[in-house]
Amino acid sequence: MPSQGRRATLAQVAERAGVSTMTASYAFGRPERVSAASRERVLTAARELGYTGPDPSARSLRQGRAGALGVVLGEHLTYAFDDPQAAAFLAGIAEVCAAAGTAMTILPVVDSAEDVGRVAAAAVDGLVLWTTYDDSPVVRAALATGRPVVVHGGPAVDGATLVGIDDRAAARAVGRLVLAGAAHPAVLAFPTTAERAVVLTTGPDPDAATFPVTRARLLGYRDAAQDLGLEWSRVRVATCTTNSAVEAHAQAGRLLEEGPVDAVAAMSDQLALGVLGALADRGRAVPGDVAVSGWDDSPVAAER
Amino acid sequence: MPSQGRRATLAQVAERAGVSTMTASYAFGRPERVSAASRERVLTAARELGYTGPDPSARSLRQGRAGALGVVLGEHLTYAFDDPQAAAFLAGIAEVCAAAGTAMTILPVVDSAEDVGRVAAAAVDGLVLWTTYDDSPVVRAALATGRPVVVHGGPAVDGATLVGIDDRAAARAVGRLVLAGAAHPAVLAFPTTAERAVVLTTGPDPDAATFPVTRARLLGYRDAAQDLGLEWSRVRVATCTTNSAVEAHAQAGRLLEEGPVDAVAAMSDQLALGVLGALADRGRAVPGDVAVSGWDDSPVAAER
DNA sequence: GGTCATTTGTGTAACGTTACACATATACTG
DNA sequence: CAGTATATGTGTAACGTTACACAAATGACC
Repeated sequence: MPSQGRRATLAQVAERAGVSTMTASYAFGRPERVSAASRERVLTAARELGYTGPDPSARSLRQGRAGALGVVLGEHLTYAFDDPQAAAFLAGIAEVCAAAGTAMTILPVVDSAEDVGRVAAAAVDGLVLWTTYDDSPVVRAALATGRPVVVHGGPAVDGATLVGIDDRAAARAVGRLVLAGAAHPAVLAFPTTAERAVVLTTGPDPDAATFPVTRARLLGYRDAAQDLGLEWSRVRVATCTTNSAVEAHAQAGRLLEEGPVDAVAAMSDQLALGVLGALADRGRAVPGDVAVSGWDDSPVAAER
Repeated sequence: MPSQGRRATLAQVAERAGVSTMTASYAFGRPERVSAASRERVLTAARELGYTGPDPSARSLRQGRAGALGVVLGEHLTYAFDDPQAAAFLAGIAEVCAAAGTAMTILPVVDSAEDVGRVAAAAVDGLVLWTTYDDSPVVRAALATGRPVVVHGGPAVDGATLVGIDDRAAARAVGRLVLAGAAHPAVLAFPTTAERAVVLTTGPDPDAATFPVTRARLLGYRDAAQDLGLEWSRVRVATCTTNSAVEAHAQAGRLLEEGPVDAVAAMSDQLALGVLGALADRGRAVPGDVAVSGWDDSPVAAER
């Protein structure tokens, strides 16, 4: 019968099997290194003692590998599962981890000093950070661990690999299509600052945005406006605090109430969905009355 | 400057700070245990050496705690992020973990023997399993680790805590409403077996379903049918392999093509959504022509 | 039968940390 | 000022495992 109380140790298994500890270790970690007979004896002894394999922490310490990839969603964690982009990102990582046989550790980290410390305290072999604002303390903490760091969407920092697309160029291309011929162009944007304040302004300075993704796309839209001979100062820009259709609906509503709009470039399909909702409320036709663009080619986009 | 190459060790930090290793350890792990002066010296030395805190694995080994909660989604992992129920479940766990300062480790585990081994190899303090079928090897592996195990939605097993609702009673209540007065009742169900075969049958034996959730809800619907004086053997049941509106749309289509239907009890809002889609394709009115019920009160349900 | 390669087993020494128990210094009590 | 409580520092001994190097046994080959 399996042991009651404390878990058995590898040494105990070895003793019961009548072999050395190392032989028992090999039986689990490198089965081909040991004869079939010994292996069988070890596994039998293990079963009898209720030993289910080497202790993960001890193994990690000795081997110097944690066997897990750390994922930091930052403030996004709160609503990551509501945000299709974040969810898709997680799903992608999960798939790769599954293939690699690696665990995926999600770190609950926002900005508090206490939280940031958790990045260093996590038993992981590397870190993936979801897009955050420039100079976020989380990025510094991640780099300080000395482990490999990948930042998705920015900010770009020395020592970390940046993955993502050329947001500026893409926004420029999209902007040229959707803003073409518009008399009253508008942008529905992600947050511009770490505080995620809701902003409703006109022709803002893209470089003032500290969220790299937002900044790059604003720059791209401005490029597009210039390409089209459109005054950037006449483009109205509203921000949402999260990538949510519900919130976008409300913000788009404000945008529509406070002035005429005949083209909206939204920074995500979720935001675009909100725009469509707000337009529908007012009986405006798309694309007849108002041109709308989204971003990610998500399933939602296909349906409209 | 931060050390190049290998990470510094606590002993090195202590030496540089001119204190014992234990004092350095306390400076990090229990700051109030050490004088402000020493603490400062230790932290300074650490900064100079690029030491970011105790090695997580070593700490785990010594303390006997991993500081992480393991989550096993099983085969669901592949599409967990597409399944609103699974996503909400993950979000809830994530929230609790964040509050508790615990990491959340997602284990890529399906049924292969290799995968199941990963449950034992994970550095976690406890395990949460997403609903799976009876007698799944993953459940056994989880229990064998000797760590606390919580199973969401079943199966119920000795040694593990089961969380979930009384699916049978709830299904009975819902079934009594939606199937009332139906001449051609139908059920759109989750998979019945581990193989997730697509089934289209009539009055199946609920107890033959090895997915506890499916079984309980089928039992509840059958109870409802009896309550209503409806022959269970006349209730048509179709299954979907995943909790997806797209697939439900197709399955509901089959259901509608192969015979008349005037009431559908779907096991989730996603499935119900598929039913609505299939009905819309055929110009059938809801609830005029066909009564439809979902399950989870998800946001999607509110919109319809 | 002797040489060499391969298979299999073992002892030792870490991996980096913290629990524990004890020693010393300092502060408080009456 | 003795007596006691509290604050602070330290040495030792694990925590459970595996890398490494070596030894012994086995097999292959001519």
